[in-house]
Amino acid sequence: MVRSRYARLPQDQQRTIERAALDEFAAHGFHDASLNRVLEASGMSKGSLYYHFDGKEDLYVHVARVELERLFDGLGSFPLPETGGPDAFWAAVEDHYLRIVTVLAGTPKLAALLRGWIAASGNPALQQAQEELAQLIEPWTGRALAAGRAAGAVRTDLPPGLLVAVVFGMGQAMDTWLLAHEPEDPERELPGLVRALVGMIRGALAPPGL
Amino acid sequence: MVRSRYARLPQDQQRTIERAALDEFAAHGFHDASLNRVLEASGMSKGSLYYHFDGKEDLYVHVARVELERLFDGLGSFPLPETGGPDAFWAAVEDHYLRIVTVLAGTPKLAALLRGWIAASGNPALQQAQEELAQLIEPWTGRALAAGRAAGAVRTDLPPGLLVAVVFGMGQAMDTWLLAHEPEDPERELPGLVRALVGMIRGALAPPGL
DNA sequence: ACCGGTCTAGACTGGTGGTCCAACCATCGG
DNA sequence: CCGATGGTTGGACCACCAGTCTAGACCGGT
Repeated sequence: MVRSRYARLPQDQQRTIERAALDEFAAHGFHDASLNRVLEASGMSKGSLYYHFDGKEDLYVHVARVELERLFDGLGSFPLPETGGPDAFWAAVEDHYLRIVTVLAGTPKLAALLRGWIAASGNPALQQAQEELAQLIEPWTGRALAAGRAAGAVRTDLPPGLLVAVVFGMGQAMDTWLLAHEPEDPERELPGLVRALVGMIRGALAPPGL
Repeated sequence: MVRSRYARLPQDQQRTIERAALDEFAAHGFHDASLNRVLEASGMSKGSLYYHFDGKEDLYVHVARVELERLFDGLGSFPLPETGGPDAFWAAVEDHYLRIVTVLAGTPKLAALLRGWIAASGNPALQQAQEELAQLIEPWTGRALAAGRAAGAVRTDLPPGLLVAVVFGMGQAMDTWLLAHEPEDPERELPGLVRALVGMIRGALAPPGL
């Protein structure tokens, strides 16, 4: 992580390299992405890249961070009601989920990057990168979980980390499945699907015995 | 797939290469595994390897298949009651899950291989391999799902493929989480954890409105 | 004895991520 | 105005990768 150096680069050069890296990572995933192709596409030299970044992993984390921040800036906030009971809470979750899915459907490159990120979990070489990115959204997940518990919508008998991990696993599976079975008429079918998916998450997170 | 040639190899040579490949794949995952290291460890030459296998992917699938068959042979069958209602069904699932987790805890290399396999899902280069391996356990998942539905324990409003995918996603997340938070006293804590995890799966798969 | 198919060894190819260092150039002290 | 300094760049170079290719060892059948 050589941010201080990188920040000194002219902004247009930053954007050039970020765009090239995003294209490459989105098209080929982390492992099959080629730094040489990124260099060719961006006009940067190898020496410069390794002067500004620690390596492939660092570049990947940087691009993912920038794009994630851009995404969340564009989406605004995700208020979750702590009162009104579980139904109100899950309705809000459904709302946000649908909003995110819709935006991602319109920015396929970011979607591919995120998919690649999630798919790479478990790769020991990327573990540190995973953790760094996870910390980016940790505050949000933490707040969502707390709100859900305050609303009586989320079980309190299991550690939060486990719940977050399971929900991410479900989300990844649903995302992959959605991608493999692209509906013919997304605008009509998507809300129903999202409702079903959130329903499954609700079932998994609901306090037992309810 | 050059099985006929491979089958003609002396069994001890088969075991040698399989053991070396298992070690390598378990230690480094598919992508970071090195065929050269496998060759060095097994004493096989590159020409031989490429005579008997189509390539890295083929070797991986072969090893995974052999190990999976060994695992299921050792575990016997997984009977699931179709009568007795949801409670009986989920109790049986919990039983089987605990049995598998226990066995996997004792065979870390196989566990690592499976983890790598699951983590690699979504990698286009491995898609064919994924499908081949998925077909190996497809009959079992299909039977389990049908039994669950017959017992009234599993929702029928969503396509089976989606349910299987989501359960696999949850399983993977739980497995990863378990690995990262290894309990001090597995024998005592594991049953409770498995109960909670199966409970979450049950919540996700339960027919809505129940 | 020789011939044809089966199998093996390992050099070789084109690619990868990462390292290294000479040279460039902007800034600053004198 | 000049020279020194140190951040920055280009690109040759390295070790290693998966996969290809060919020369020849081996062996059973004729």
